[in-house]
Amino acid sequence: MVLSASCSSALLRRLFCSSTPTSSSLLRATFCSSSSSGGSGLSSNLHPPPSIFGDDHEVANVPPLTTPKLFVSGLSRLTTDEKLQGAFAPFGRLLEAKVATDRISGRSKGFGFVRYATIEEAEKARQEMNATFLDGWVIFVDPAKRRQPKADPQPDTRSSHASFTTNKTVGWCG
DNA sequence: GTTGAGCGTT
Repeated sequence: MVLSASCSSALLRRLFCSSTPTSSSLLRATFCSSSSSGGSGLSSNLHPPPSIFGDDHEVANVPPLTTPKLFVSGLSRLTTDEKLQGAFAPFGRLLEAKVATDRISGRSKGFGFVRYATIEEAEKARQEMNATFLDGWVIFVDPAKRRQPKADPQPDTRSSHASFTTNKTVGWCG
């Protein structure tokens, strides 16, 4: 058994030099626990890292999913919807699994989306498929963020003061 | 024929 280092270049680069402020941060903290203390000399005040068993700060566990839709990144260019679906299939009932493909080039953009029936399944799949290998590449699963077509235009059921309707729809487009 | 940051279209 010889470990082929064919796909280790990009993988290692992603695992160690990954600047993704999402799931990869956990990996980076796992592997590289040495924070860059590039200050002037040693810091006089010994501030304990907030990664202690967490009393007040939010450093405990990952936040729960607020949407059954997951954003899978790190996909290989050769990975298609079928592959993504087949990878996330045994973790729950996939309502939809599709890889973002560019119309112009007609090929995968390198990321996809998976939607489960419930958030529990999505969360489980996320914990199980996050930072795992798929088609030779490490994929990262995170809750979808943008592009919510038609979810709830007016989900406010506040029957308190309907007179002053100051509905500030904080959109992503600023 | 591919090498990598990010959030898709019916």
